[in-house]
Amino acid sequence: MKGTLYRKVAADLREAIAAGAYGSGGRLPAEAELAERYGVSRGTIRQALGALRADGLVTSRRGTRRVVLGTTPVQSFAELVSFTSWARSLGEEPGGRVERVERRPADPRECEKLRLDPGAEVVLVLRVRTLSGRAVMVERSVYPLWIGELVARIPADAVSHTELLQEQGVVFADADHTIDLTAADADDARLLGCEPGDALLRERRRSTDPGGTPVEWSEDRYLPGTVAFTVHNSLATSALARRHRRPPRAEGA
Amino acid sequence: MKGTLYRKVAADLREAIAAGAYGSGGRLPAEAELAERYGVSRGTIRQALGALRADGLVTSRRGTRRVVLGTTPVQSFAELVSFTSWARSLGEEPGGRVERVERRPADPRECEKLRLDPGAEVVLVLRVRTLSGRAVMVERSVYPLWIGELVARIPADAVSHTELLQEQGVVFADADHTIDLTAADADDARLLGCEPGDALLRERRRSTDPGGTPVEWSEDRYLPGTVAFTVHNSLATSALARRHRRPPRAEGA
DNA sequence: GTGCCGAGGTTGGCTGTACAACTTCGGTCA
DNA sequence: TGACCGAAGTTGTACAGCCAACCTCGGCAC
Repeated sequence: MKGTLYRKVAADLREAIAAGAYGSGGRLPAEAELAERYGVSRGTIRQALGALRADGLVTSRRGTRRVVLGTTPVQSFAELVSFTSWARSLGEEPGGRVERVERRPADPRECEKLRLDPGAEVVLVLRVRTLSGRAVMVERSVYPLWIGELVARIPADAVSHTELLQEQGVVFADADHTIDLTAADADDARLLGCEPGDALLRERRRSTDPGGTPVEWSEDRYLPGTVAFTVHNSLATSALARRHRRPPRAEGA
Repeated sequence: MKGTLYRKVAADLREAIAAGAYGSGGRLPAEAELAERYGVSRGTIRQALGALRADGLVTSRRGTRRVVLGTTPVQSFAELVSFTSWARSLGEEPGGRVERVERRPADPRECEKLRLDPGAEVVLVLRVRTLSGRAVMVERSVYPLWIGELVARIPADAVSHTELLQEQGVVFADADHTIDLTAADADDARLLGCEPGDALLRERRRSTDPGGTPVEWSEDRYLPGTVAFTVHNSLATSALARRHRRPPRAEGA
C-alpha cells in the first residue's frame, strides 16, 4: 500500500515543499507537467496533490496553479500516536514508567467509547512519560480486555506500548482527539511534580483499527509549556471542531 | 460549487450517519448500491465517500464495506472560523466587544505569519467574546493593513467580523491552528474575570484565502471549562501534529 | 460441530476522455 | 499608458473501464 504510485509522488512533493523548492506562497508546477515528469496519469497526480491539500501543505482552486501554504514538515500519524516515535523525532530520549495496571469493569463512558457491552471488563494502564528523564505527561490508557491482556504482558519499563502492540497485530488506523484544559489530580501531581489543582493540557483520544473497531480510549495530561497541538483545516476538510464543554458525565476513575 | 453531485451525495450520507441510520460500527451500503441509488457513477460515489473519510465519519479498506466510526455531527469550517456561527449553533447568544483597535508596524512573528515585509503595518483588534452575556474568550486578531482597514470600519459592537469581511470579499479558505496552555495576562484577567497567571486554553491560527494569501493571525484565549477542540486524524490524513513547545521567540504585544 | 477453501463481493489504484469553470497574460485600442 | 478582451492555461467534476488486493460467506469434508 505504501509503495503505490500516488503515495510516492506525494512523498516526493512533500519533501520538495519542506526543502523550500517552491517557497511559502509559491506556485507548484501544473498537473500536466507533473504527470509528464513522474510518468503517470493526471488522475494519479491529482490523488497525490489531494493528500498534500489534506495535510495543509497546499491550496487549490480552478484556473490557477496550486499554491504552497507553508513548508513546515508534516508529522506522520505514527509520530502522533506513539509518544516514543515523537520523542525520538525531536532528538529526545523517550521514557515510560508503568505506575498501575488494573483490570476492572468498564464505566459507562468507557463502554461508549470502546463500544463494549455494559459490565465488560477493560484494562487500565497508568504511565508517566518522560523526555530525556523529565516527566512531562501522565497517560491513562483503557483497552478492551483482549488488548489489555497483551499490554499487561509488556515489561513495566518497556518504552513503547504502541510499537509492541503493532507487532502483535493491533493496528491503529484512525483516532478522534479532544483537547482541553483540566486540573491535576493527586496522581498527576505526584507523578509530574506539580500541585493538585494546577492546570494541565489534556488530550483524550479514541483510536480505532482499520475495521473501525475501537482499540484504545486514552487520556494524556501534559505539564504546561511542554507541548502544543497543531491542526490544519479548510473549507474542504472539517476534521477540526470547537466543542462546548459540558459538565463531565461519568469520567473514568 | 456547493451544488455538485458528489457534494450532495456526501451531505446526504452525512445526515444519514448523524441520524443513526447505520449505527456506530455499522456498515455502509456498497459503492455499487449507492451508485444505483443516487443514479451517479461509482467514481462520484467514491469522491463523496472520500470526503466522509476525511471528516472522520467512516473508515475504509478493500475487501469489505465501509464502516461508520461515529455519528457525532461534523462541524463546518464556517462554524469553527466564526465564533458567532458557532455560538448560534449551540443555541447561545454570541457577543463581541471591541476593547482596542491599533494600527502599528508588525513584529517579526506577525511578519512571518502574514507573509509581510519587515516594517509593514498591521491592524490589531482586541475583543472579548461572550456567550449569552458571559465572557468566555479574549480574541486578539492581527490583520494585514488592507483588511484591518475594513475591520476598523466595523461598528465596535458588531457581532461577527468574519461575516462582515466575507461580505466585502475576504474569504477564509484554510487555517492552521496551534492549541496549548498559556497564562492569563493583565488584559485577559481584567476581561475574563480571572487572576493574572491563571491557565487559559489558547488557540492560535493563521488563516489564508483561496489563493493562499494570509488574511489573519489570531490568538484566542478561553477560560478553562468553556471549550474543547476535537480533531480526527488517521493513517490517511496527517492534519494533526503534536509539537514540542519551545520558549517563545517574539510573541506579539 | 468445526475448520478450510473457493466463489463472489467489495474497495483501492490507475488509466483515459470530455467538458465546465475559473484565472492569467498578452495584444490591441483609446 | 491603462483598460479591456480573448486565447490559452489550469483545475474541478463526472464518467467509463480494468485489474489487483482483500474480505465475507456458504458449502463441503472430516
